[in-house]
Amino acid sequence: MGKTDTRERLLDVAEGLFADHGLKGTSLRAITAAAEANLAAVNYHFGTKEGLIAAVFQRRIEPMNAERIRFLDQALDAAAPQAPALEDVLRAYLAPALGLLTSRDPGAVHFPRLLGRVFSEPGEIKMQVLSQFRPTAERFLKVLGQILPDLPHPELMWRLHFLIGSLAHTTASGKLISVMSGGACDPDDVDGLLERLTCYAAAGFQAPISKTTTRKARPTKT
Amino acid sequence: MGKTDTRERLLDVAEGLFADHGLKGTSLRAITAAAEANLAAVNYHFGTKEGLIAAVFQRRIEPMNAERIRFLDQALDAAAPQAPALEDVLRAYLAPALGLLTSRDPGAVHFPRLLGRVFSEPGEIKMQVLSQFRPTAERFLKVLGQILPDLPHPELMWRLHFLIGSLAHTTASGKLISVMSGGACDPDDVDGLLERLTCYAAAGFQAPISKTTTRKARPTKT
DNA sequence: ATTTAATTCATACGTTCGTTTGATTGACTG
DNA sequence: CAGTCAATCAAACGAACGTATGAATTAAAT
Repeated sequence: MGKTDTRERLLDVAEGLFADHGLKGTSLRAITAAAEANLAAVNYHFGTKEGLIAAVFQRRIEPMNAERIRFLDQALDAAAPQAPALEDVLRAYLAPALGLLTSRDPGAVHFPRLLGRVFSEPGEIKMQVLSQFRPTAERFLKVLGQILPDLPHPELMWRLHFLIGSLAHTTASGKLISVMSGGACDPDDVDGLLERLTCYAAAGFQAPISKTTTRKARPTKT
Repeated sequence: MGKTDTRERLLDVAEGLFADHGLKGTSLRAITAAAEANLAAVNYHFGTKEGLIAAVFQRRIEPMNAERIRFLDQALDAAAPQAPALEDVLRAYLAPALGLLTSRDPGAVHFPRLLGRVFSEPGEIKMQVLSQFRPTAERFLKVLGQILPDLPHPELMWRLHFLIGSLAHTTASGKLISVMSGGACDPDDVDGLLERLTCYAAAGFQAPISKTTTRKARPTKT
C-alpha cells in the first residue's frame, strides 16, 4: 500500500529533477535514488535515459492538448453563433498550462517549469516535443484569425509566439519575479497570473500593425 | 596575425557552443578542440569551467546594460521636457539585445540565444546573471512608471516580466518560428522583429488592468 | 506445490568528464 | 648571455556518467 508503482514513481521524480537541474544535469543515479529504486530500473522500464525523457513529456502533453481543445470548444459553443471573445480564447490556451501549477498530482507542479525549459534545449528533443503542440496551436490560430480578420497570418503567428514566450518564461523561472520585485509580485497566485497575462496579451494581439518597419526603427548607433 | 588571443578565442567558441548545447552539455574538450587550444587552456585562463561561464556572460552583459541606458537617456532627452513615448522606451530596452543578432563581432550572434537559455538554468548561475540586469531594469521601471502612472507597480513588473519572456523565447528558440510557420515568419528580420515586439508589448503595457480577478476567471473544470 | 514470468537487485564495464601536474616553449629583461 | 615569467603542451588522475549482465526475489498461473 502507499508505495505506488515504480514506473510511476520514476516519472514523478524525474519530472521534478529535470525541471530543477535540466535534462543533462540530472543523472539516472539521482533519479533512482530519489525514487528509492534501483539504478537499473530506468533502463528496465524505459530502455534508455532518452526513453525516460520522452515518457515524462508524453504523459502530460496529450492531456494538456486535450484540455486546451476542450476549453476552446467550450468558448466557441458559449458564444455561438458569434465568435468568442479574444480573452476567452487566450484563456483556453493558457489555463491548462498554468492549471498544472496548482494540481494535486504529484510531479505535475514541476511540469510547466520543465516545459518552459525545453525550448532552450538542443534540437532533437525540442523539435520532438514541439511537434506535439503544433496541431493544437493551429486550431487556435484558425480561431484567432477569425476574431482578428485584419491581422495578417504571419503577424498572428508572431504574436502567439510572443505569448508562448511570456508563458514559458513565467512558468520556467519560478519564483524569480518574486525575488526581483522584493515580494511585491506573487507567482503562486495562479488565477491572478492567468488574468494578468490574458489581459496583457489580448491587448497585444489587438494592437494595430506597425506600418513603419522602415522608419528610424532602431535607436541610433554610437 | 590572424590568430587572435587564445583567451578571446575560447570565449567566442564557448559562447556559441553553450548557446547550442547548454552549459552542462558542452564539455571543455569540445570547446578547446573547436578553439584549437590545449585542454588545459581553460583552467589556465579561467581557473574552472564556472569561471569560463562567468567570463562569457560578463563580457556581454555590461556593454548591453550600458547601451540600454544610453538609448533610454537618448529617448528621454529627445522628448524632454515631456515624457518619451512608451514605444521608444521599449525599443531602448529591446534593441541592444536584438542588435547582437546582426553584430559583426564573432560569437556575439550566439549570445542572445545563450541569454534566453540562462533563465531556465539551475539557480546559482541564473541568479548571478540576473542580478546584473536588475539595476538597469529598475531604471526602466521608473521611467515606465512615469509614462503609465495609473498602472500599479506590481502590475508593471509583471508586464516587463512578460516582455522579457517574449524576448528571451524569441532569441532562444532561434529558427523555431520559421519552422512552425512554414517559412512565413522570418526570424532573421531583426528590424522587423524589433518593431513587431515593440508594438505588441506597447499595447500590452497600456492595457487596462483586469478588475475581475475573482470572476469565472478560469474555464470550468471537468 | 511447482513452474513461469515479471521485476528488483548488486555489481561491473567502458566512456567521458573537470581538473591537476610537470615539462617545454618562447619572448622579454637584466 | 643568462635569467625570468607567462603561456602552452602531453599525459594522467579520480569521479561520475549511461548502460549491460546475471543472479535473486516476488507474484501469478497451472
